[in-house]
Amino acid sequence: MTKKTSLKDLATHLGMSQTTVSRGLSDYPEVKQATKERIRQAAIALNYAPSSSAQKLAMGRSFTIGHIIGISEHRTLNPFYADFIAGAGESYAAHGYDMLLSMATKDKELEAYRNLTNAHKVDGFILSEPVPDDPRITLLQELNVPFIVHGRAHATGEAENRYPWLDVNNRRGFEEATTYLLELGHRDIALLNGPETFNFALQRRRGFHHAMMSAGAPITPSWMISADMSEQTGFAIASRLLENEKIPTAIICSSVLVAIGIQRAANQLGLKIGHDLSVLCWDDCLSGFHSPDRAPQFTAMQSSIFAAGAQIADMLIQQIKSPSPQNETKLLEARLVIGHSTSKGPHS
Amino acid sequence: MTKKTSLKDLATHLGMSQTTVSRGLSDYPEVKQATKERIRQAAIALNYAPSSSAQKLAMGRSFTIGHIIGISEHRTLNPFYADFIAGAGESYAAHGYDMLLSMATKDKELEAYRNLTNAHKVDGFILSEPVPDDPRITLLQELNVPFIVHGRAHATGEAENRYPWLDVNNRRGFEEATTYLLELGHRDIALLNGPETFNFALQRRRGFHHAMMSAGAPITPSWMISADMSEQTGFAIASRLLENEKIPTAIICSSVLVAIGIQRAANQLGLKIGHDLSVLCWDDCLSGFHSPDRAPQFTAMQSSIFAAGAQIADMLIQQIKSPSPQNETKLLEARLVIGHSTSKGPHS
DNA sequence: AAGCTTTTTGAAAGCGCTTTCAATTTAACA
DNA sequence: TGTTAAATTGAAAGCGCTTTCAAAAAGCTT
Repeated sequence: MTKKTSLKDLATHLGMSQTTVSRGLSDYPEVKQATKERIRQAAIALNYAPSSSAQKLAMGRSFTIGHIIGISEHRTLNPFYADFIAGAGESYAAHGYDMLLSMATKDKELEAYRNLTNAHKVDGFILSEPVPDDPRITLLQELNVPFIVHGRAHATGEAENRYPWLDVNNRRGFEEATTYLLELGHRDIALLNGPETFNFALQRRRGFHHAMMSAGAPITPSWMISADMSEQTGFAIASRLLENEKIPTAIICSSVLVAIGIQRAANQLGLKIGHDLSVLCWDDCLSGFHSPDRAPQFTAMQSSIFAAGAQIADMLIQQIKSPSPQNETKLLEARLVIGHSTSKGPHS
Repeated sequence: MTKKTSLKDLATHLGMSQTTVSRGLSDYPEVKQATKERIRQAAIALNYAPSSSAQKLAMGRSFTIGHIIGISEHRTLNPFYADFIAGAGESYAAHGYDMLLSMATKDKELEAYRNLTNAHKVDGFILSEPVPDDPRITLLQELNVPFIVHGRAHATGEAENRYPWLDVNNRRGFEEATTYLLELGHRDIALLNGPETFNFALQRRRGFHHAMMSAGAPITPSWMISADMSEQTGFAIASRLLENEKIPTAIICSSVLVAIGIQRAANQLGLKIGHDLSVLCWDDCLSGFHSPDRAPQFTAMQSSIFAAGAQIADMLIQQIKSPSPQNETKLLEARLVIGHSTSKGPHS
């Protein structure tokens, strides 16, 4: 490797001062167009790239966003998080920011936030999977470092804007989904929800309830199920559900994976999805599962988690660049996309 | 946030020079024990943490390792990679290094390596999933930046040490597995291998073949299957396999997931694993799937991908600290762990 | 062409650390 | 106690950039 070209080298080569070159490269308005051009040419000719540590030091910012993954007994990175990170990463790249990924066991997690902040390694954080009264939020507020939370976990009665967040409107999403099925003429609707220890699942259940109540449709307790969001679970639960005497005419479920499981169970019992049984799922638009070219198999409330990652990254960068005392919050709406898995119900 | 404490602040507070304080904190031998102690005390009292950008600039190193994920049409982060990263992350943390994670679409990938290197953002890279004549390897060698490859993908006949790598001995692993089953008295063994477009799967097949040939056991072509490594696929293929007239007495498969699929298929057909049918799988010891407390269900060749991540990180840091002209390579051996899924075969 | 404003360029002072080299203190020995 | 070697501390020069403040160049106006 030939020795790294420095700004100074470039300046001497061009016969100008470092000042001008620096400004030229950063596209300052006060440098003449022609000079800028010369500078750019020379920069690529000499293969110049500014040293980021020098920039960071001079500007007092690190242009790096921290993501800390609390490793617990559970799996490390779930596919949702991977997609989310990918989305954020894209935004970072577009704005010239980097992503610092740090693993920390749960007991060292807070310390990790503190260290990264103190060492000026990052300009901000994105928090995932908040819990009520999350100690990370308290810490970050104390440290006075910018951050945005993905999702909400307010203690009941707590103000909505005690910290900045981005979330998807889970409640409204399932309300809309349920209403759609009701309008199709379904009344016997089962809910195969995600784990209701998580706030998002709780919200979805509320949406479901509200729509059912408003329509005066009956809620069958044994059809209200909360379980993890895998194909296997979907299969198992649907199998049990569909073997009974009385079965629902429609199921709303927590993910595409679960829907696929339901489909397998239905197939096995000779029921045809979108005909004998309607299935509507939440769809996080995970990159592995999407083929945007053909019409979607499942009718779904779509909300790209990748896009959420990108947006939250934008919010954070915005906040870093021009801090606002307000806690920005953003509520994304899921979009109803009609696929082949739903059809008219018996009450239409 | 109270203003950040700088080295200077700390020095004035202590009434010493920055030099001494700096050395004291870095545990230089030439500073007196007592002074070191005072410095440390003051450091925590004033909540001092060195600015990493300043350190980086002064030392000319970034203490950061780059991982670039080439996003393709496929899913972004698979669980293997997540575990691998987690392992590497742990090593980084232990050595005071950070991990810079960057997403790049396949067409921008090479450029991403170049940028991170030129901007001095990272001291080295870890490459995953190499392909024969990988352009990334060529580039990194040109750029003269340290890197280690996870896995091997030599063109045939190419020298083993054209670049530094760490890999697990897939060939030997499956050879040992096969031999174990043969010694148990099995001869009719099926191979449910991973996708043989990948080198690791190819190696495993070689190991299997070699063991079978050496023992004079027959290789049934229709039992040599290459497929992706999911529960579903395991289930599907095993179902088909076990419905036939003549079925194997043992199956070697590519992952725990596949083994679980096989188990489901066997159950459904009334076969008992570890009794009517022996199953031996490769086990990457993914964090989600392991409960170290109880005896493992499946007999397996174990090789923790998390540990591989940690080791490769160590190798790289070593290489960065004291570059050796040699290309270090490391071959990990998988470990046979006997579980409940295998038993004596008919020829014992 | 002088006097003014507006553009455009530079010199130099940091940013917060490490490290070389010199200075000072302490220990060791005669 | 004086000398010399060893241990310990400091002053100051960078690392490679940004940015303030001042200076030079160029444009206008009369």
